Amino acid sequence: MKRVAPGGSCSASAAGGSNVAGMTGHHDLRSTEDAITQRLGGLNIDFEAMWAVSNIYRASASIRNHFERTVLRDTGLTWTGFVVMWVVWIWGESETRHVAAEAGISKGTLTGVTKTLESYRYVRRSPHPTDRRRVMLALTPPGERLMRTLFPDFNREEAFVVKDLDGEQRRALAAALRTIVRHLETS
Amino acid sequence: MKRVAPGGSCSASAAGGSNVAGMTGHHDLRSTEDAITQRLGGLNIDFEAMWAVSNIYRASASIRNHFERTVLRDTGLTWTGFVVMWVVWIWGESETRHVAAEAGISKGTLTGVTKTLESYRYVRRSPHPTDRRRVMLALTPPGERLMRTLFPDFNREEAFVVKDLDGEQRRALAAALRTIVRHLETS
DNA sequence: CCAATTTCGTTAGGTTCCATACGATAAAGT
DNA sequence: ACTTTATCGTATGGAACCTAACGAAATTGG
Repeated sequence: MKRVAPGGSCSASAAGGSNVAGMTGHHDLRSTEDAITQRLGGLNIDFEAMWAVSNIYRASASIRNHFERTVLRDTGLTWTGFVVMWVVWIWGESETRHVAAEAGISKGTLTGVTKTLESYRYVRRSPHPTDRRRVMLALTPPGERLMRTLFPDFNREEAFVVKDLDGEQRRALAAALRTIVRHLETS
Repeated sequence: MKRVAPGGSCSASAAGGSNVAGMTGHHDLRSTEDAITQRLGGLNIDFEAMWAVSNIYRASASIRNHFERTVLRDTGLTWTGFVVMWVVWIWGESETRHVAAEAGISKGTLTGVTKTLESYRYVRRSPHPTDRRRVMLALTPPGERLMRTLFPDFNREEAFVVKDLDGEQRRALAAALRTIVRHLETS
């Protein structure tokens, strides 16, 4: 996403016509999956696995896109910037490698993202009390304030995303995904 | 992902220690979610929605990372490059805007990715038969050959990803995700 | 017809993100 | 002590990725 100075208005240009995730042009999910099934007819393919996995990725892209276009627009935060702040918010002051791992980004990436968030005065770096190689990350009061106001909006959008699923489906979805993550983490 | 010339060996350095998605350091999913629940105790939060949505993103990152480290390593393809080739493989020669939409990237990004894939001789550009503004994308014979050998490996890893889920869970997972994507696509 | 509008893909500019390669610090081995 | 060896976070270079602006081509409407 394009970056904007924190507090910047970013203003209009809302409905610009760009082709991004989720906007599958003239094809819907159904016809797409039909085309794939057709094309792969000859091969010995585990279709159930494919639909499950590919839809995780597709849903993820749609969701990230939705959030960038709703709650994150006009805040001056990118998705990753928000996730990093979220991690520091939840866990409190933390070592950078912990934050990188929780946020799902490399430590190199975190250096850059932190630099940006620091320039916005949302995050601050501190030396580790005993190990002088390490660096601690914490929210500044403005950063804290931002998360307190931003997160409820964020959660409202999360509820919107799963609006068409009932409680049982939501729990099953989360459980299935946890199983996958756990499996991949333990290689 | 770092790029390598097509056919380049990229060789070893396998188990390099970088902190990326899914490697949550010393915390597992359970304790992470517990910490979040604790921290958010006071607020009025839809936790079920949050677990469902956040785990989609987490699983997606883990999966992408897993594929980049297994089948895509040593192929010289990035995740996005593979997805673009996959789309062209499934649909056959296609207009760029269709490919961008199916791949979930902007048309501007596609221009760059196509340039890379073209330099590898995996993809070729052709003029549209009637509309001279448009450009068609197709796989070259080497590109076709690559997909034929690469995709079965890819599907094997997809099966690995959902190994711990039974057939019913896989179908339910895919169905729930389709519901979400459909909901977000129709705004 | 021919101007105005729309719709293409590409380009330009900037941020994010990764892998790799450091330089610095800490820990372990001798 | 004092070399190794491991582990920090950061710097670098390049691909991916977006938005916005653009030029060319197609479409529309007097």
